Amino acid sequence: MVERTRQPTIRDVAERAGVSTASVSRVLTGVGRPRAATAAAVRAAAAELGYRPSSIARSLRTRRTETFGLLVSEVQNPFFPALVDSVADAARGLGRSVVLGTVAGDGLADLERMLERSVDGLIVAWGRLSAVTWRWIAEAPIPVVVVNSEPDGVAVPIVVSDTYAGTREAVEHVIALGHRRIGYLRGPADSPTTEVRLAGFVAGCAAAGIPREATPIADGSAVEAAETATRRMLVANPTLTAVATYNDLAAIGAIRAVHGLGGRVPEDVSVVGFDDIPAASWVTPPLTTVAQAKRELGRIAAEKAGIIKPGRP
Amino acid sequence: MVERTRQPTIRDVAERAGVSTASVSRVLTGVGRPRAATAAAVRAAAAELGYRPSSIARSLRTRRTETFGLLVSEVQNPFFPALVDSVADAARGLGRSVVLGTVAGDGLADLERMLERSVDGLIVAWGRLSAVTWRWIAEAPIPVVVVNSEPDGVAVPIVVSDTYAGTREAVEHVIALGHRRIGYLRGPADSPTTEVRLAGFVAGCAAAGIPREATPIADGSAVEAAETATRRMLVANPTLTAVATYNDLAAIGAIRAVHGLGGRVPEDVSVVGFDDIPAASWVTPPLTTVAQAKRELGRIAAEKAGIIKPGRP
DNA sequence: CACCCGTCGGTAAACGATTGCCGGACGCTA
DNA sequence: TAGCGTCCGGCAATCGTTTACCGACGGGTG
Repeated sequence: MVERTRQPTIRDVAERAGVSTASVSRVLTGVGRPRAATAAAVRAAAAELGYRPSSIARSLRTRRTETFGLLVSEVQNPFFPALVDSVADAARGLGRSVVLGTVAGDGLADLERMLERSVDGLIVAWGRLSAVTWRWIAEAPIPVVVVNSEPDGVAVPIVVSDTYAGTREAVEHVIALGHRRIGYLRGPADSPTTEVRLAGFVAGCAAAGIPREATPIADGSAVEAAETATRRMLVANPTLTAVATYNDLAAIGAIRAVHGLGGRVPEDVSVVGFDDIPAASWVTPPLTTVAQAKRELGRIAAEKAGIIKPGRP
Repeated sequence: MVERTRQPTIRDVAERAGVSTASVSRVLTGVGRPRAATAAAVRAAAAELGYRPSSIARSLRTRRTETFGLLVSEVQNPFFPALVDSVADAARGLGRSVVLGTVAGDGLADLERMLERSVDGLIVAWGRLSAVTWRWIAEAPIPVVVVNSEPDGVAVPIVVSDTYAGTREAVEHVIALGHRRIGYLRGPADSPTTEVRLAGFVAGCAAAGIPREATPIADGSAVEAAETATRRMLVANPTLTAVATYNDLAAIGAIRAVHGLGGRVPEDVSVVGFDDIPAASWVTPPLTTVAQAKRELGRIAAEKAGIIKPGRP
């Protein structure tokens, strides 16, 4: 093994190839029309030295990093792997890199960090954005795309799945199966789509002429909370034959509650979720759920964030 | 809103504070002992201008990026969210950033990309590393840590959970419950720990004096494949009372197989997994599993990769 | 033969920070 | 008052690229 104390620079390559650094740069970046002999010499020298251009220096000069940031709040949430994956894939497709960040508190510090890291664009995927955060995003000097959150009256590009239509579709599916007494598990109060999804549920029921009193609503989106809430709801409303939920995790909790009360799914109570996390197909019985197009979300967000504005190094 | 056509640089701050750029740098990075008045002036000017130092320029000069790369193969695998999360958290704790990459093919191109992005260290978390890849890693000019893979005869720092002991522990748990006829679902042939885990299973059975013919072994680690394999195994060996598996996904498949054959878990057949993915607690019945300390893995890897060698910009 | 034009490639100036070196100012002592 | 040490802070080089600008060269045309 060669002891390599210093990585070769463009100057080393230039010297070895007997040309100027400008030529090396031109050959390697494909700008201009170098003579075949020059190009060959440069390429050979670069290969022999194992030259790797410094993206740092390049970025300083070009004021572009070919990188964007992805800020997520809960990697543990089963919703995110697909998003992260699709964003990373899209990035690769665009020849860019992804800087991953997790969020603490209101996230402003993390946003600042990202900006300081000189990303070209930013994808933000966490709910619970505060007004201050929204304003920060609206005024950021780089393109910011928000995934799965609705803005707070400011002009910010967002990519969301249509949770209203999705939830409505889910409840209509249940109604089509003949159910007329359907409980709903509402999501967390601070999630931006909780009310939207609830509205989808209510609209679906109303369109089918189901009276409000036949559709009790309880709170619970985490597995445990959903289980407790469903148990209470079923005890208080023994005539319920179906439960729709804010998301798949809540649906899993609901199933556990039915089992806990000695009932069967779907014979005694149908459960329908929303999100389509992978685990949805592992539980017994497999969960009926309405898919969100996560890969699409990630791809679209990545492309939106990939639009290049004059940035900063 | 102020129209800001150009981000302020250290020169702008210096000018506004009436000092040199050197002083601004010293105040902001905390090097040296500036006079209180100078420090105050600099800070005020920086705040007024909304100055954000360019990490690019800084990195070019200091030859350090305070960033490390995380290369994963399957974000979709339930194992990874915890890893990603813990690495990101550890990074935040160390004041560093994480560049996330996904892997295609043998990953060499992705490794090169990372190197070019000038990360200070690299965490690699994917199985199926080829010999070439291992060699690349061993010779990399930055610290590389491999998570959950065993090296191919080259000297590379790795962080692994003790899958041998873990699997053995799992099977001993089942034996302690009184089972003497236990099937095992082996992992994929190209996973580096498949044989290690199998060895743990075999050793556990041998230590309890269980004959080899009472412990049939089949292949299957994905949910579907595991389900099929378990069904075959149970049909061929009707006296089996327990199934141990390579990982939790396989265990979920095994449970489905038992249900599919009209049996109950754990009354008719016990199933024990290994990995402790979140979904393990959502299935019915909750899966018995042996935890891998994923957060620890991520933290340790991050710290190892955080060791700074003379890098390159 | 003189002139012009196109092509290629070299020179050198950025990009925005950090930091070694050095000089000035100030305070203390003799 | 002179001499000396300390502490601050400015000057300018440096990190490794890209690229604007310009000169040299060669071939084609009048």
